[in-house]
Formats: sequence, C-alpha cells, structure tokens
Amino acid sequence: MKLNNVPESLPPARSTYRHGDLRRALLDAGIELARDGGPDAVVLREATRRAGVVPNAAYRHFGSRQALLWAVREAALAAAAGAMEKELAVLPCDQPPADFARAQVRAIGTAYLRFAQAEPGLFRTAFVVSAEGDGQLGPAKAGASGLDPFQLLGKAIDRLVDAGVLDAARRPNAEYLAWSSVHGLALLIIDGPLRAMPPADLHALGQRLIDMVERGL
Amino acid sequence: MKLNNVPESLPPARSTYRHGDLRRALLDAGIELARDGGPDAVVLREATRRAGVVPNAAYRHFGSRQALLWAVREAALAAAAGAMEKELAVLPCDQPPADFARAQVRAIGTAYLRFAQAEPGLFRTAFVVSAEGDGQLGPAKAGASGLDPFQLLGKAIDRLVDAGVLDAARRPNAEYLAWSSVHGLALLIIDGPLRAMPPADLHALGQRLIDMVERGL
DNA sequence: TGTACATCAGTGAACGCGCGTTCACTGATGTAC
DNA sequence: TGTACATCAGTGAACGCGCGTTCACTGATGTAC
Repeated sequence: MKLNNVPESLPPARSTYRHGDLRRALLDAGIELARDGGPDAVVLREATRRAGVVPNAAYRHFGSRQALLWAVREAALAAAAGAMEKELAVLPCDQPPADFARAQVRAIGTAYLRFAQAEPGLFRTAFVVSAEGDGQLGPAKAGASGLDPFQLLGKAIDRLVDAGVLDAARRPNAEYLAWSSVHGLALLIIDGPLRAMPPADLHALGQRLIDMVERGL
Repeated sequence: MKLNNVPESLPPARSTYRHGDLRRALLDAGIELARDGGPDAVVLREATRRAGVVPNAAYRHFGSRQALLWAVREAALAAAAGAMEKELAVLPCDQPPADFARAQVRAIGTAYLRFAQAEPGLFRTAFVVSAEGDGQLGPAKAGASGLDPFQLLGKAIDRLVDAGVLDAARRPNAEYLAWSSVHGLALLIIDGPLRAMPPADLHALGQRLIDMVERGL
C-alpha cells in the first residue's frame, strides 16, 4: 500500500505552499476531535496535524487553543439547534394549538436526547462547559432559524403559555426546569450509569421523562 | 516571615524519615484538590507535594493516579451520602406516611442540590464520571447508613410506593427520572448558565424543580 | 502585457511546562533470637 | 535486656510524553506601476 513516500493515514501532502482554507480545515479537524473525545480532545497540535500543517500555523487563524475550542463549540451548538429544527419540522400542523404546542416542546426534548446519544462528543462540547470556561462563553450560535438551542426551547415554552397549556404564572424560568431534566438524563446516558441500557429502553425512559416534565411543569 | 529555611506555604518538613500515615495524607490532599478543581485537579504529583513527600512515594499506597482518583471519588460519594442522611435526619416523623415519604424524597433532592452548590468540586468528582472512566467504577461507597446516594434515593422512592403516593406501575426506573432532573439542575448551576443566579433564587428554583418531579412522577 | 514589490500564510526550530511512571537506592522500624 | 537482620516506606534521579506558544524565516500571491 506504500504507493507514495508519505506514511499512510496522514492526509495527502499538499502540493501547494498555501493551504487554501486552513481555517476551515482546522475547524473541521477540531469538530472531528470533539466528536470523538469531547471538548478536552480539541487540541491545537492534533488539529494542525490533521490539516497537514505545522503546529504554529494555527495561530494565523486562531489566537489560541481556546479560540479554536470556542469555534468548535459554536459549530456543535449549531448542530444541536439544527437537530431540533429538523425534529420540529416534521410535526403535523393540523392539530389543536394546545396539542401542537405540547408536541413542539416534546420534539425539542426528544431531539436533545437523540443528539446527545448520536453525538456525545459534540453534545459535551456544546453543553458541558468545563469549569474554566467561566463567563467567557459568548452568545451561542444558531441553527437555520437563527436561534440557539436554548432559545428554541424558550420559544416553545412561550407557545405553551399562548396555547393556554401552561399558566403564565409558572412561565418564568420554566425553561430551566425542562432543560435540567433532559440535560441530566442526557448525561446519565452518555457517561453515567445509563450507558449500558439498550437504546429502545433509553428512548422509552426519555419519553417518560418528558411526560413527567409536561405533567409537572 | 522566613523563620525557618523552608519555603513558606510548604508543609513543615518532616522530622521523621517515615511519614506516619502517608496514604491518609495523600487521600486528604486528593480530596482537597478535588474540592478546589474537580476530578481533573486530582494530580499525583501535587498530592505528594502537599504531603511533603517525593512524587514516586505515592506508589507505595496507590497503584496509579487512577487509583488515587477512585479513592477520592469514594470519599466524595460518602460525603454526598452523609449530606443526604443529615437532611433526612431532621425530618419530623410524626406526620402521615404519605407526607413523610414525600418529604424524604424532597430532602434527598434538596441535599443533592445543596451539596452541589456547597462542594462543586467534590460533586463533580462524585457524579460527573469523565468519559474515560468507562465501566471501571466499582460499587459506590456509602454514608453512615451504608447506602450510597443512589441507593438512598431508590429507597426513598420505594417508600413513596409503600405509602401509596406512587403507583407501583410507575416505580421501575423512577429513580433515574428524579435523578436526571436534579442532576441536570445541579450542573446548570455549578458550571452552566445558572452560575450567576443569586442563591435564594436558586433555592426557589430547586424547590420548583422538585415540585415538578413530585407532580410528574 | 510585463516587472518590482509588499503582504502575509505557512515553515523550522525551539522553549518551558507539568505530568505519570520506573529504577536502583537508603535508612528507620519491628521482630527473632 | 541486647543485638542481627529482614522488611519495606520514602529518596534521588531520571525517562519520555504531548502540550501551548514564541521567534525569526521563506516563499507564493496579488497589486501598483
């Protein structure tokens, strides 16, 4: 398999001196790293390696490792938002407003859980801000609708109020209650004691959790 | 301030060749590190430094860094269990069984949230198993009652069934639903978007969450 | 259309860091006689 | 009660690792004349 003189499994050596779009390549590599190992796996040197470039070349495009990590996180948030929008898009519109509003909230919760299971690394990169992140997290990036995952949830809960399903007095901070439940379950699943549960059971448990939130909110 | 010739802020140099109880000292240092920085901060070299001992001395007592981390984690779990037991102990017993059972579940949830806020580093060490932990986590260590936090929750939910508050059909896996909610909120608080919320509001939100779970279970 | 030049993306080499872990050692302790 | 000795807790020195980051550079590109 040694058709050329570069070690296999390395990206093909560039023929050009300039890369073309190194920023994009580094970001893609970073996303791949996050996908496989979560935020801690997003490492400058490995990203440059995958892009077929010398380590310090990254500094033309990202001021620091943190800057790259933030960019990856934005991509992860956008991916999560996209997953939610996709789940919302398939909902039938021809139903009573109350049912529709409820279905939207359920869809968002379901999408959150599905995303966590399908892409645990990206999920952790998007939503498990490590302690050193502090207050530095900028405005989260959006899906196609221009809304980030948290805003999507907020809007869905607003619609619950509009449809008369949720008492307006209970509205304030309700998104945090819903988010907590679904976020906690996601974590128990992706690296907690629920790791070993079969996917079908996990889905059923997720739906029970969402039932619980719907009833309890 | 240089009364002796050792750098300040270092533990006083031992006069004896043997340490006395190095294992304990390393464990204590590890717990302190976890308290300040979570599981990732539990670092062999720093623990030995704090114990006033050369780095490799640790290997007389712990086979690896992981072994120390597990010991610290057990201590953190025991601390969490202890906090729950304390919260349970102050509950008045002279109330209807249904109310009592409910109060016990609430007490456990409240203690969980309080523990997360009071000791975020230990909380993360106990309950946020990093992905590389895999299946290696042994049986969790216990509080005074001999039960770990999860078992305490399980028993409390059993009592909910016994008291007729929770339908037996809903019992299976119910602890995971409750745990998810409270676990998620704890994480949103200790290193999520709720970091900045005033403690009083956080407590209120926690109680609303527990209300939600109680109603929705 | 052709040439001089400024720009700046990627190179090459090196830095200091702290980590986990291994090796052969030394010297205080407690036990057997 | 005193001495020889085995045990094994802690020492000293070193290893290799991968990381983020800085420096002075080089050479392809695109623009101005």
